[in-house]
Amino acid sequence: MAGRSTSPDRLRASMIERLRAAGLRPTRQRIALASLLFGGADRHVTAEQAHAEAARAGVRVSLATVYNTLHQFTKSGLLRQVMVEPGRSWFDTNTADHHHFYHAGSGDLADIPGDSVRVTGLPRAPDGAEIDRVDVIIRTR
Amino acid sequence: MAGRSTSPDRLRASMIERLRAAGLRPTRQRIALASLLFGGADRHVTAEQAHAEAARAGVRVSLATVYNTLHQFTKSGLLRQVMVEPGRSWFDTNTADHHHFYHAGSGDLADIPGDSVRVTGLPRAPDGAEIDRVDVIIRTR
DNA sequence: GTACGTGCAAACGTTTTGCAGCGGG
DNA sequence: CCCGCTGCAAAACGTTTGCACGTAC
Repeated sequence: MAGRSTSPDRLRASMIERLRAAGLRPTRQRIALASLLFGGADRHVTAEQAHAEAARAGVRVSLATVYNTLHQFTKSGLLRQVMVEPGRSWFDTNTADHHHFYHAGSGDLADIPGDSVRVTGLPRAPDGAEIDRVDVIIRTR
Repeated sequence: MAGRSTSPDRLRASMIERLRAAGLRPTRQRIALASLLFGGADRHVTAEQAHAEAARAGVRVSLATVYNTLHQFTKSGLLRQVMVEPGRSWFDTNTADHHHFYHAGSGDLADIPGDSVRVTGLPRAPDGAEIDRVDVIIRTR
């Protein structure tokens, strides 16, 4: 799936460009993680998953670096962090305005297809704070 | 604030009753935590906060027991767990259908007043799962 | 009496940090 | 060539667990 539409070289080059555009040095580890995350369709990963996947792909990255990188990507707007369970963070490559399903039994996280969900009647934020973003989590069982 | 409208004895008695109704033995620790949580207006607490508050009130409870108790209260429907930040859970005494403001800077969690917020266009849950609840978090900065 | 609850300490898994040194410019 | 930034090991964080003792009923 990931990167099937382009050659490995083209993928790599586009990842380097994307990292540069985000103000991040294109290091070996970042390029590897970016390729893994942004090479194909949108996806949700935990740090642990990304780490395992990188290892499986033959890339040597420490777990701490995975965390650092995921947070840097988040700060740069390449990823979005989603909190649904205590003690574990998900990172979502879809940074557009959208919402999530969370299935408690399996621990699966899924995007809500389309932009059908609408949130209306939002009150003004308290004491001069401004609204950063609105998260909607639909929990299923 | 908490329990000002009733005498300490009446508060204690009503908490014992409430615990019994939830199928929980009214132990010293549970009564203390229930009084603290349900004695006044609705509130949000972390385990650490509840532990500190109990200690301040002169009640000896271990942190592990606070965790156990908060989870028991949650399972019994007396509390609701809210996930907004990685690595820390909030417990909300308001178990009615409502939503939250989260101020990233201060780490404060607040109820959205009234039932103004409306979520429409919810899709059907995937593969036969049924919707358990919908959480809306408005993140401010 | 006894089944259930509690408290402690140690373990758990996730996340953050201090600092040596690499590699992008 | 060199300084900022990176990456890792190690530690810290919130939370959970196993088990001896206490307590409600």
